[in-house]
Amino acid sequence: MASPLDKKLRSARPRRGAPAQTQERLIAAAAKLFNRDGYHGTDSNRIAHEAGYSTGVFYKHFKDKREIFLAAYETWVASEWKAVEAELAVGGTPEAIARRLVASAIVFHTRWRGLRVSLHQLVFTDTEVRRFYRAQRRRQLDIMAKLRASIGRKPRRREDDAIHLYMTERTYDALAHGEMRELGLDRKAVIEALVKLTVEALG
Amino acid sequence: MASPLDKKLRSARPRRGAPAQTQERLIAAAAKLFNRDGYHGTDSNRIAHEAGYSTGVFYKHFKDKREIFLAAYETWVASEWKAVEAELAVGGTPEAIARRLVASAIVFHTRWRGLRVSLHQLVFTDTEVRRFYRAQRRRQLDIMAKLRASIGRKPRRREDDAIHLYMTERTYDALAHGEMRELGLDRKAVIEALVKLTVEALG
Amino acid sequence: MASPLDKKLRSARPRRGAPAQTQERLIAAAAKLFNRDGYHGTDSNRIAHEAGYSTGVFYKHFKDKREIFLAAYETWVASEWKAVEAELAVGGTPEAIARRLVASAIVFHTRWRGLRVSLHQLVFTDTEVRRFYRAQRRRQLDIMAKLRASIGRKPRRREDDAIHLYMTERTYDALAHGEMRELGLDRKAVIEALVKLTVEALG
Amino acid sequence: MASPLDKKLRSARPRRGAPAQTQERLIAAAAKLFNRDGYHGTDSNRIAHEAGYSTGVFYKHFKDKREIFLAAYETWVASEWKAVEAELAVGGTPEAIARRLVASAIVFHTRWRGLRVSLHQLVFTDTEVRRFYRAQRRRQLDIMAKLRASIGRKPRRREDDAIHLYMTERTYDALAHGEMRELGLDRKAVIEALVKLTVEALG
DNA sequence: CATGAATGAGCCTTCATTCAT
DNA sequence: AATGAATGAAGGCTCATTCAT
Repeated sequence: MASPLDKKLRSARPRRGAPAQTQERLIAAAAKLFNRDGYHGTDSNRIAHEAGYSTGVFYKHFKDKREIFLAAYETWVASEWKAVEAELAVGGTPEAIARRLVASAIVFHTRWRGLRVSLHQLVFTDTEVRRFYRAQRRRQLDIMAKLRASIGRKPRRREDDAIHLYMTERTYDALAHGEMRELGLDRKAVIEALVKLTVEALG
Repeated sequence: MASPLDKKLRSARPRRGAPAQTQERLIAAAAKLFNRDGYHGTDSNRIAHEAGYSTGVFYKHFKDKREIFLAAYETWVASEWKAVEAELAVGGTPEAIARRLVASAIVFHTRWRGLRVSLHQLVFTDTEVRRFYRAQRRRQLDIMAKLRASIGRKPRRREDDAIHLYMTERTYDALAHGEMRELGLDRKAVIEALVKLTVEALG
Repeated sequence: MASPLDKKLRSARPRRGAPAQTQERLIAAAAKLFNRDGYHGTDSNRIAHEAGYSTGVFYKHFKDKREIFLAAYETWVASEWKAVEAELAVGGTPEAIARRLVASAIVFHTRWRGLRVSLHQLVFTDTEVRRFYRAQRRRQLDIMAKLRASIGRKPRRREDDAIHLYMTERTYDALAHGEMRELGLDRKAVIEALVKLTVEALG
Repeated sequence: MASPLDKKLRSARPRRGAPAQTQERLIAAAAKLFNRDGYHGTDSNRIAHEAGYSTGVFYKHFKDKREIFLAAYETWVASEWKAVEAELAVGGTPEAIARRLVASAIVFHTRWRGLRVSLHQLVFTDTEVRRFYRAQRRRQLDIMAKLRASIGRKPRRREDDAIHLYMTERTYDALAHGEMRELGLDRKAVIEALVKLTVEALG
């Protein structure tokens, strides 16, 4: 599965490229490392080198480590919502849609499980990240309402959407981190529960 | 709300105490600091000083930061399960029990929200912590099955208990971190959803 | 080969013994540990425990780590000279005496090679140890002159005795540290050279 | 006497220099401090500052203290052998050569007496240093054989060269540490003994 | 725009030494 | 005389960040 976040990672690295491209590469490298080693397990020098640059570029493009983390987070969220919209666009029975949405969500949570963990740590620790995160959440709820409208469902309380997100999120994470396997439990049963919740959420 | 983890925190600091008491104080201080500042925002010297000791004691009692983190985590988990058992012992209608369990869970998740965040970070980063965490989860599922049996309910699939835990956990965390307030949503609705899920889980 | 320095090490350890005995045990433990792990690789708490006591006794009997080092050194030097006198007392041809002296010296240098290394480090670093060491050296030269007189040899320059000590010392150390083996050289040849030097020194 | 080890020590401290130069300065500073205060009396921060840098540089160039010690040792050994070769190149009667070699050795042993002491401590304590040291010794014996051949002497047993090194080494150290003076002995006599041994070693 | 050497605060950890019991 | 908990200075090492080139 190719991800917009790292597809350019191993491409050629012309020095003196467009700033936007440099920035993009740095974000991709940061996302990869944060996701693999955690926020505190990654250092800014390594990010630059992973992106094919030297130490210094980093601070030419980002104020600090937090800023690139937020950028990586943003990229990831954007790609996730694009995927959701794509799945909805395909159409089908509510169950078929739900099944595809669940499958897609599992992929995303698995791919970015490390980044998600760091995110939650920072949301707690860092005011700025928290603000950013809350804004994303608000946007997420907005999009959910809009999407439901766009596929002709009746509206429901914002609280219910929030509850849906909370109830499914930890479950996706558990799947992403292989908890079912480690606990000797059946993934299928959990996935079915997620599908059921998603069908309900679609209205 | 008094917690076994910090009740002794502000007591006198005898120059010479029983090792067990010193250890207990260190764990309480560590729990407090990890919970407030996060694992990476806390250092061993500070833990010792918060507990009323000087730098050196720390390493007389714990191999490293991880070890005291696990100790703090263990204490917290134990106190949480004691609370659950206490609520169940009170009895009442399933809904009454569920309501009390939810209330209690909210208290715990709120009190230890910082520790929980650090825990998830470490579960991802640190093999040893992961092992410990998985073991706790297994134990949690065992206890759930046993508790349900003890109050005369019919057994259900371990997967269903796991799903229940996943679905509620993130929701409790959201409440604990004040997400509802920050998103302008109604806590009540969420709590009702949790009660409903808990009644179902009780069988 | 039993050594006066550690013969009591594993004996019973009655608490509340005579101070002299406690001190002796501490010195024996210190000698053992310094010899094995070096001065900087040994800590005072460990010395006490190795001797069968608790942390605190150490500073009841010795002002500091250096003091116990000097005590251990002194014990060792004394035992060495006793051995030299014993070998001389046996008598025989100059060569026979020399051969026994060399054999004995090799044993001592091997047994206390670690202590010797630490000694030289401290002689350089620590004024007090240097003073002590120089005094021992002076005494050593005195004894050599006296011994030669006692077995009826003609006197020689103090310088010549010093030269003898310097020339042989490093060679004994090399044997003690297994340098010959590690360099693939023949120990025998070196030992013969030492015997020859010693015969000359005996006059 | 100028030494390759510290000739740049007090030069300007450019904020930005070639890594090789920085490394060289660090090694020179380390050599100076190890030599003056001993291995355990020197710390990495101080080395960096002595070299005109801040704390962090140290670990950009060396894995740990041992690594820079070995580097300092290596530099010193190299400079010593260069001096030996230079003295041999001058030529003259065996005695003249020997006299110059002895003089040169005294200078080196005096200059690096502290480093030598630390070396012997570490050879005992640290496997890695021991390996390095033994390799140097082997190389030393090789060079001796080669040098003797180059000046047209007949070969002799490797053991004899080793014995020569052992017998003279401690004597040079004694001179370097001022033992003769402290013991009230005549340096001249000792130096003559060294010259005599060296003439023999030259064959 | 990019480089990468340099900075220095700060965390982790050890250990000689003290002192209340 | 002995105990062992506690002290705290200090050293090893990392890493976010800066800046001269």
